[in-house]
Amino acid sequence: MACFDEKGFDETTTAEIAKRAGIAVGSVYDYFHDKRAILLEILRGTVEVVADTVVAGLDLSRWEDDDPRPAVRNLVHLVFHSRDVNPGIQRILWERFFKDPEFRAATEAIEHRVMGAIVATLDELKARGRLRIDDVETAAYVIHLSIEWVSSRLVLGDDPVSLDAAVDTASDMIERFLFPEPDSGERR
Amino acid sequence: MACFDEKGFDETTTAEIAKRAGIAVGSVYDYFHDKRAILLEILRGTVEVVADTVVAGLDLSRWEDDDPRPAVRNLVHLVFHSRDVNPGIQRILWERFFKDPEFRAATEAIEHRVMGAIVATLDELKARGRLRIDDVETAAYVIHLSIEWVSSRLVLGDDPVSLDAAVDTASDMIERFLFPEPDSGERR
Amino acid sequence: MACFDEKGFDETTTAEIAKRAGIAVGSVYDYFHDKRAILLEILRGTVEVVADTVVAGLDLSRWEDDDPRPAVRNLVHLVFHSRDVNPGIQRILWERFFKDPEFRAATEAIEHRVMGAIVATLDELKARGRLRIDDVETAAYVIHLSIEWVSSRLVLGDDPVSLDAAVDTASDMIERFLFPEPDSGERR
Amino acid sequence: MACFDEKGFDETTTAEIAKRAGIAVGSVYDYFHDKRAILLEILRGTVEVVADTVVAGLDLSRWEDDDPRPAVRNLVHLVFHSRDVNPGIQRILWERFFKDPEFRAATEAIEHRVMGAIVATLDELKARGRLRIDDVETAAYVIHLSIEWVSSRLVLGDDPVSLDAAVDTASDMIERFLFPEPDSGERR
DNA sequence: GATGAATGAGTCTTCATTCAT
DNA sequence: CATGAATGAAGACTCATTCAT
Repeated sequence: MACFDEKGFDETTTAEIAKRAGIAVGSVYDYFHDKRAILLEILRGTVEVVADTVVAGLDLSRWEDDDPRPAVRNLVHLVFHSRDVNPGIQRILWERFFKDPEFRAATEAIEHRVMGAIVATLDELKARGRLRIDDVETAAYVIHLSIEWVSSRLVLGDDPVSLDAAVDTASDMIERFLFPEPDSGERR
Repeated sequence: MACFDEKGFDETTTAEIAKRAGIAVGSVYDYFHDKRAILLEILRGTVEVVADTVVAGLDLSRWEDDDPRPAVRNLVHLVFHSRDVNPGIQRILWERFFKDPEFRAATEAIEHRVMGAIVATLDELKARGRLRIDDVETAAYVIHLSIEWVSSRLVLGDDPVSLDAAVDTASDMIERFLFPEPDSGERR
Repeated sequence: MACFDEKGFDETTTAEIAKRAGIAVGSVYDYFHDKRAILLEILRGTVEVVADTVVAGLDLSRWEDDDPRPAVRNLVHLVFHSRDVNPGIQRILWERFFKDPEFRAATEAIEHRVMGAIVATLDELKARGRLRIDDVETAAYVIHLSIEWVSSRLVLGDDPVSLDAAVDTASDMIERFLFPEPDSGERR
Repeated sequence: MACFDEKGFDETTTAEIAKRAGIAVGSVYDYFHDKRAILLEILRGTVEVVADTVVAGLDLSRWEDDDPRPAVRNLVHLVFHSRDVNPGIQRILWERFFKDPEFRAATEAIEHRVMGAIVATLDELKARGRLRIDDVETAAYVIHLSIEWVSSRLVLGDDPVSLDAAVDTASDMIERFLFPEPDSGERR
């Protein structure tokens, strides 16, 4: 993981991996069928961490009943910061995403888990009459991808935007999208 | 461009490029310093098309004064569909984006142009008191990236979400984020 | 043997052999010094079967005294069909024959046994005045190799020649070579 | 060819071939798609030489009309000695023959040419009433393989049989097989 | 005696780039 | 200005064999 994280996939040789692991090249192939298989395994683990974070954060019981807004804000905050671990691996994630179907499948499997959790939460909120949207599925998709990409760009790139400002802005966007306006009092 | 579009960057050899161009391999190097330079040039052109589309669409004079919402919707629609050209090239875009700084710089230069245009438009709308947001810069950033990624995923990936539904949903999200609620009448 | 027979020597790994044998790789090396040693042992056994068949068939006491021709025909038939067992192993035989001296020695040892038996039979027939040839040694050599190769090719290759026709033809050839013409009556 | 001839196919590395050819490894791949392709090309050439020899020797116009025996003897002699060129290559021939179908196909194509020539000659001789056999096709097959194998063994192996004796014996066998006995005079 | 994880030398093949013609 | 043959470094992967447990 360290190798890939630091240098990227194509730039890491199997020899380096073995050396860093303190084993022989052949032994690498005792544990993984392929160089690609190593990446796939790592990826699953890495993305899963992010996914777990989000799914846990979506637990409605932890949301204050009268105002879901702080929870949303908190969740966005969480996602943004969860991206900090192994940024190099996430870099590889996007590098391979559209290129390698098997790889995309692995990533999407986890994304689906996250989006499923989002949908469940939205459904529940909707049942409580707290939502102003209809197409919950697509909403979850758009929200998920937006957060995913903004946070990725901030962590992996060098865009001159502060993380906090982005969290605030993204949270605002999602809140206004999902929830009816409070009777009075404009935000911000 | 056809080579890269169809097979990807690493998967295309300079020999193929030369053959398809009807010239000799050596001649490729008369026009470009590098295989990478070819990509860079192509990318500038490709992304520019998308950028031009957006910038043109942001021309306020073409917006109806009393309700900016249809314009937003139209713009989102435009962006989503503009992604259809040379999808393979855009695939390479994301493949190299976090990997190659020079490459990212080229892409970001254009993104900045787009975001600048968004900011200008938002500033103007704000001056007219039509906006409910304060941090126009960050808003432009978040909106831009959201649309960018959702449309990329839909065009390049195989997510089971209809393009139209995504356009609708994304538009709703942006509108509610930017503009004060109309006095009455729920959307959708 | 099954491994080698089905896949060939180079194509079979020691790991496969061990697995198929239900033992550990290391244990293979307890019984054989080498991968090559396994092959050598198998080969000795396999070729021996063919050799035994021929040697038994050459037992003069089983030949009708007045006409050796049916016996020859029968013997050729036998050899041709004896090649059917473990064709993969025989394939390896020819694959290694000219390549590996130790291996060739093992094979030739058996061939010598067969050729010795042929020579003995011919000597006996000659003593009885039934043979028209002088150089019995070379005759045995040429006959043996001819039958060996024709039958190998038919069994291991895909030559469009019927086995029965080949047996007939080869038998005719050998008979006319060895035995004086019957006073009258042409064969075939 | 020198590399393969001296060391064998598997034992020769592409690096060695390149070095011996005085070019770079990559250049080898400019001329041949594969290591195997090199062998295939060489093989075709080598076997073709032998084939040409035989086909030329089978030209009936060069046969004395009244007695075909000397011609046969001469031909066998020719084949046996034609095997002397690049014995290493012929060694590889048998090593790959049953193993590599594409390879076998190439070899058999040439064998068919030879056997075709043999059949033509036999047909002609038969028309002239000089032959005692009926199944010309199978006869050609058996004769061809016999000579092929005996000569290969003598040249490539270390069998303790003199080449001249083998030529004599093989010639006798073929003659007696093909031609009616001369009225009087026993051979040898 | 059996095990099977570990070894690491060895090979083929690719391809961006150059430069003599 | 174009050509395209030549380059050769680089890298993924295999597998017979060993030996500590």
